[in-house]
Amino acid sequence: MSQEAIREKRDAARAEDVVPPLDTIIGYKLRRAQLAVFQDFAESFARMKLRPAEFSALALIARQPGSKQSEIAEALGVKPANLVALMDGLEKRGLAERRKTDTDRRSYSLYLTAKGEKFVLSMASVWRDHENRMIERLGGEGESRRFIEMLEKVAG
Amino acid sequence: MSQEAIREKRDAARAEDVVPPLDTIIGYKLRRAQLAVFQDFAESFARMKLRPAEFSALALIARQPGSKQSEIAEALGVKPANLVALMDGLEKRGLAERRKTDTDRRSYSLYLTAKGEKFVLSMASVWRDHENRMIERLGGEGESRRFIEMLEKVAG
DNA sequence: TATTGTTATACTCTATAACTATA
DNA sequence: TATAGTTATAGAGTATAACAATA
Repeated sequence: MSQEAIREKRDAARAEDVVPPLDTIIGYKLRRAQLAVFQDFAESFARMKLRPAEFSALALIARQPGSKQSEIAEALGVKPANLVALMDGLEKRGLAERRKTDTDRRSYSLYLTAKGEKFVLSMASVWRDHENRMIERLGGEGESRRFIEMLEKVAG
Repeated sequence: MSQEAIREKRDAARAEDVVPPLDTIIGYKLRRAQLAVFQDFAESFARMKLRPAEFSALALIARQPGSKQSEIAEALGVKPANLVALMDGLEKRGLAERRKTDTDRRSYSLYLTAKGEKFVLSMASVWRDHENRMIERLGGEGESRRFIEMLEKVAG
């Protein structure tokens, strides 16, 4: 074997060498972390029969009553079409309601019902426990804030 | 209105006050960040027609040839049943193959084909560019490592 | 009996396109 | 003509249950 051939073989990239271990990959770790946090969320809210998107929609309406469906969809990062069933469910449970506006009769303004207001209060309490567990995992409020900053950076 | 009633009203928790803004919530930011990273990943690998789970499976087989399907499923965090179609696809494309073992003829050992080896080399190069973009967003290697540590903590 | 991989199936999440009623 | 919401539908991703071959 020539010197050339030896060098070629020595320098040939091997698949097993150029491929990283999965747990050094940002996207992989990010997904696993997200699944773990959502798992805790799901367990926390199983009794209340509340899913992440429903939680977020209620939280948005609570903070900004009168928001339009398209605004909620935008904030949630889903298509308006996918908010229809979600809002149908919240209305059927008597937690939120659509109201026609006088200014633009194509759109709805969204509000919590009285029942929805109460629901959101207990929802917020359950959420606090969940969030505190996640903050504890991270090592406290300070670390948690730094973590959120990093998530914002990586979200681009 | 009695002093009592006034105090009650003053102290009554209002939904809009106890509910946090979405962008202070760890789970919400985590999901948005994960979607953004996967978006970049999807764009990077659109030409190669490679999805995250396929990337991960190929990477695992490249690093540990002879792995069993159940082991890959475990490492990927999916059910064995859902790995069948994925492996079918990789085999049909000629990138990986199932081989029966003598020791346990129920299971398959998984290997890259020669074509798969080459594919993984170019896949690794595309991945490097993607990963470097994410590291740059985070502010460098050091920050990236700290970020991964935090993701591990929050994954529990 | 228990395990590996498979098939069939269902449920959730999300996306697109076509529709309606308003603007 | 454009927009807000709706309907219908399709594609991923993931889960469970029943089955065949093998241990």
